[in-house]
Amino acid sequence: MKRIDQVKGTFDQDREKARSIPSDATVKRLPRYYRYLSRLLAEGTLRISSSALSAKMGVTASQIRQDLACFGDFGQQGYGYNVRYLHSKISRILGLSDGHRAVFIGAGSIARTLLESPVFCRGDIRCVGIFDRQADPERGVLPLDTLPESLAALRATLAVMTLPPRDAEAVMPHLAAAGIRGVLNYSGGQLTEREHMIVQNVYPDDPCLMLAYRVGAMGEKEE
Amino acid sequence: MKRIDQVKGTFDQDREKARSIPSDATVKRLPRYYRYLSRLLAEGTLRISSSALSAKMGVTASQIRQDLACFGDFGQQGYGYNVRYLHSKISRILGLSDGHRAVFIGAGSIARTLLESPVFCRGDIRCVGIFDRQADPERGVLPLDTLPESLAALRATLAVMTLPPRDAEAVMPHLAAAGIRGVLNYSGGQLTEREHMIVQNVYPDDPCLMLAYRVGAMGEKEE
DNA sequence: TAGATTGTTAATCGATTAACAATC
DNA sequence: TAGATTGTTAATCGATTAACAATC
Repeated sequence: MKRIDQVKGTFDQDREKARSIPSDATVKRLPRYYRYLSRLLAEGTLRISSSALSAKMGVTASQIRQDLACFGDFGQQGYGYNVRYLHSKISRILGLSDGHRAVFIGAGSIARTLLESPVFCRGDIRCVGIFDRQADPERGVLPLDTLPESLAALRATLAVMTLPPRDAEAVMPHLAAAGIRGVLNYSGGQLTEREHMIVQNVYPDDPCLMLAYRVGAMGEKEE
Repeated sequence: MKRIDQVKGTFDQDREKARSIPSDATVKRLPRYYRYLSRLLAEGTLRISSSALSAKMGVTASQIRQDLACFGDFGQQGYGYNVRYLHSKISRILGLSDGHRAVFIGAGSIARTLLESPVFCRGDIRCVGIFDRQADPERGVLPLDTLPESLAALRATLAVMTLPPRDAEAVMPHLAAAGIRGVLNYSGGQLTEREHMIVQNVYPDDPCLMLAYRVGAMGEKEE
């Protein structure tokens, strides 16, 4: 028969430390941490304290520590954070170690731009297929009609949707059927949500509009 | 000599109603309102109540009313909001009636994508010049060297920066000198801030990283 | 007029900051 | 050991929601 302290020991090992679930605000900051950590890594910085990082990023050290603490104890008292270790941890947290495979639906300029962006260039996420109404064998763009039959074999987990709203909506059932777990929606329209599938809407216009607003608001304040 | 009530009358007329200054959270929602209003306008909807809009947008009616009330009394009790009127008001608030002129620094795929996006297609903001290290007369791309001399004549208020960080930083003084008020920064690097000039950083990667995170987080919850 | 819906104030909720004991 | 810096709890701040009088 097991002794009490043995049982307790086993229990403590199995149970993860109770952490506060990351708020949406925290999640939105994760890509930002990832970017800064990547930069520090590239610069060869070996360690960094929350206050040093805070100065670089323009956020409070408190916030950094609290954000990170949602996911684990990545730092060390009196030392700070090991850059390489923290970077790898955040990479995992973001799911970049899950080997995501993305299929591009639409081969226009948005698709091309995203393919040139760090996530895809670095291979954090891999593009495994590009489909478009207008096929283009030279550039590896497959005809959209063949999507239903060829999608399953690609074993994609994500889709990047850059077709116009109507076409986008029509393709969704095929994505769902092929087990796509997340759709990055640049269509500009609303895609009907499905269980087990996350739709992340993107509006590339928004930053531009916000800038126009802020420029106008600045002018008012000064005059 | 003026009578007291005359003085008071003048006073009331001059003074604008005290409104709460829009929070950053409110400002971030403005492009979203603009989008939905544009859609309603296109659909020919003449009026909409905050609760009807709330149902479409998936936010609370309270929030809509409070957001809009920061900028003016655009609605009417018992009626709701006139779609055309509200749309035009939000357009003004966003500064789209200020006739912004944008110069593009860098003519790569990000620039092309943005030029195809609604803000520029609709002419909410006008592109008045494109510069790149690699000139391309056919596509209207001017050599970057000529920027200093030709910028002033373009009377641009905004700049869209898509050069890599180092080049971007080098161009900034010329933008400042030409009186550019806002820079949309896609360079991925930090641009040194200047007075009278707003820098809006954009990281096209971020939504993709957040999607990867959310897909992973969803998986954990279910298993 | 009666019904509907706003603008606004008060109550709730959540996120950020400050502080500090734990500890490397 | 002494100094530094974390993880975490408590205090503050801001944003969202609910409620309602004003009014079209």
